[in-house]
Amino acid sequence: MGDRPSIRDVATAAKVSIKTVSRVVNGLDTVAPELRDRVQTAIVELNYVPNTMARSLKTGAGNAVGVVVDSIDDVFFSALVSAVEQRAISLGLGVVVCSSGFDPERERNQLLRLASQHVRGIILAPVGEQLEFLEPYRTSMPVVTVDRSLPGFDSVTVDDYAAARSGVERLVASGHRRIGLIGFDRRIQTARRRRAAYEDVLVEHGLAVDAELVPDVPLGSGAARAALRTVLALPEPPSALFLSNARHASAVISETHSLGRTDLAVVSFGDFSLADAVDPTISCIDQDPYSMGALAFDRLTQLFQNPVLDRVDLQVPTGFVQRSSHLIRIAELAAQPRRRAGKVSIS
Amino acid sequence: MGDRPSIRDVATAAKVSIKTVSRVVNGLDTVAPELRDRVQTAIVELNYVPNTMARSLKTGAGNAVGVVVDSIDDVFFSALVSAVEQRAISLGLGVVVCSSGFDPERERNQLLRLASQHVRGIILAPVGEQLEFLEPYRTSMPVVTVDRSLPGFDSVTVDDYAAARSGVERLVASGHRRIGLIGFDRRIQTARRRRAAYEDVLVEHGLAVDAELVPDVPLGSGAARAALRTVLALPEPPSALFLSNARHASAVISETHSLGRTDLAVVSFGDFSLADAVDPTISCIDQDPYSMGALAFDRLTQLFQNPVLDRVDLQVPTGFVQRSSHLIRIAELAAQPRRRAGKVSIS
DNA sequence: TTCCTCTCGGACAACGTTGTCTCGGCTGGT
DNA sequence: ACCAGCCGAGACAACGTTGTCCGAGAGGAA
Repeated sequence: MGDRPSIRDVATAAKVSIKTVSRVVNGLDTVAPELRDRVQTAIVELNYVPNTMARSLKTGAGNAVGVVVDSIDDVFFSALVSAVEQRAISLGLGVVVCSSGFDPERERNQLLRLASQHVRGIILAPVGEQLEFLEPYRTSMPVVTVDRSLPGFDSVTVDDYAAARSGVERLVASGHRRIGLIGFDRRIQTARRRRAAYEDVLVEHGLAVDAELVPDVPLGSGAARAALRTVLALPEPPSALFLSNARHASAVISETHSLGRTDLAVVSFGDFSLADAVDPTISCIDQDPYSMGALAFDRLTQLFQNPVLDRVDLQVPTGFVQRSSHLIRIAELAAQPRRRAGKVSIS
Repeated sequence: MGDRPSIRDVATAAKVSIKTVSRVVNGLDTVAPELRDRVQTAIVELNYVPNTMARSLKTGAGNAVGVVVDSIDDVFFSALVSAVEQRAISLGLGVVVCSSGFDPERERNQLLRLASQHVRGIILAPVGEQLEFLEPYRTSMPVVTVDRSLPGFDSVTVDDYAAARSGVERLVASGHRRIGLIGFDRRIQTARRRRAAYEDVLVEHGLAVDAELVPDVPLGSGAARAALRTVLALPEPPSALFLSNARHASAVISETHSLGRTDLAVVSFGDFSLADAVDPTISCIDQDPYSMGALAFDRLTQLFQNPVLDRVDLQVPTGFVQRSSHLIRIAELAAQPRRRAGKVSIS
């Protein structure tokens, strides 16, 4: 009753053999037209759908790919997952999404669960560093990392260092000497790279590197707003902000508005909606999550066909969305009472 | 080599019988402690993970739930999916996400694919109206709809009509007589309900209902910006906007800013990030996607245990986020040259 | 000693599907 | 009319797991 019809039921209904039904649904062999018709009418009549698990069990290959990201509820990753799903559906593959929640232990469990599901491959935004346990599965379940890379795995990333440099350099070019970095999380590789770029730019321009301007902001927590407030409450607060992660950008911008501090120069790593509508409009480094997801999936399909391909690091180019926030000059701070603003405004 | 170890390999490695391994991994039977230890060390040594497909094939029950939504890349649905995944992981269930792309045909394919995957149940934001083909699977694969309801299925929704009424009424209370509705798509049930609420409020207040103020905005298209422009270009343009879908809200607000039309009163159905940072801040009807996802999943688990429960419609309460945009009065339009603004400002 | 209980292993079968193999029957060419 | 060749159908095993059933021991109690 509640049980689904099996290939056997279809066979008896169509008065053919089980094998013939199999041939029809797979469309591989030549089957006599009249038998094919009988089978197909029986299929629609019984509402038969082939049991993927049995098929996968027999053939050894699953019919889904896994995606493990920090959080599904994240503009960057939801766009990436969406791109993966678009691609996957055209190959008839399902997409199993899992969130790691920045927890290496949870990430490990999710990956093992995907392995037990026999997914064809995995797209992973890695959190943990110890993923050797995936080795035994590498050939039957290739892994491509996104956003972050991991030794020994194919990856799709952006050039964090170069992009972050260009963002910070624009702030320096607008005359800022104290630049806050909001969004640093030592656990995250990209956060470390972006911080390194930030510091390198500062020292290259003879500016002081002050750890107080780089508060810890654990990803996935709501700490960005508080981090902004503590940075602004410093004896020597920054006149500019580099938002190193788009996930915090909305919260930080919202907080600057509620504090009335729209005089801060800002560059965000990652575009976000309404960045062009707030005042001032926020200049952003643009990384395209759709391209990254699509590229990662394509690489995965290549690995399906040949699991022993050499490891490849694919980099997606970034852009810079010119808006107004990075052009705010330090001179405009003169109106601010809390801070002497006699610094020279460099052109 | 690349092949995964099977329960058989574990048994030989631990020098026990297959059955004992099965007993250990399922933790059901009493096994002698030393044997259990042998088995567990063999498991970690071989990196064994039980083959879920074989297990599901044998037991008949899958180990994943399916989620079918309009689009994954959507703040509302990505939050909902996230809530579902949070809940699912605690039960050891995977989440297979699929997007319907507003296409009934594609929705049907996705649902059939989920059926062939033997998912335990499905959470669905329905697009099509013809889902009778799911009937044969109802007992083995329960379905709960979210956001929209469908005859014969359990659902988790909000009271669209009442919430939309309260939003439009606030605009009327601020003195507006011509109110645009951006976000109508006749294919979507909620869009129709919200439009009905809008029209009812207008007639109850003796205001004209003008279809020109309700442009068609197909969901999933980028038509919202153009719709706003055409509405504003009418001979008698609106002085207020009711955004009936949060998916368009960001685009519409962005467009009002680029047009310099921040004088429009606005209420949005659905909150969105930076609604509190743009000027004016945008008042929103708040529907909580996390609650909806969690509730839908909980209902699904009830149906797992008892598939023949009576159908239930669960409604999640909505709130109203008081910001400033709904308080903009028509009198303030006096400065606008394109429109005589001599109308009385009703308190 | 005998009997009962308890733990573990071995032997099947089965879930639904597909690959392999074989055989029957048909077609076409001679 | 006969045979070669071929095409399609059916029988069977197997994928990895679990459930059932039974038997072999071991240990304790009567």
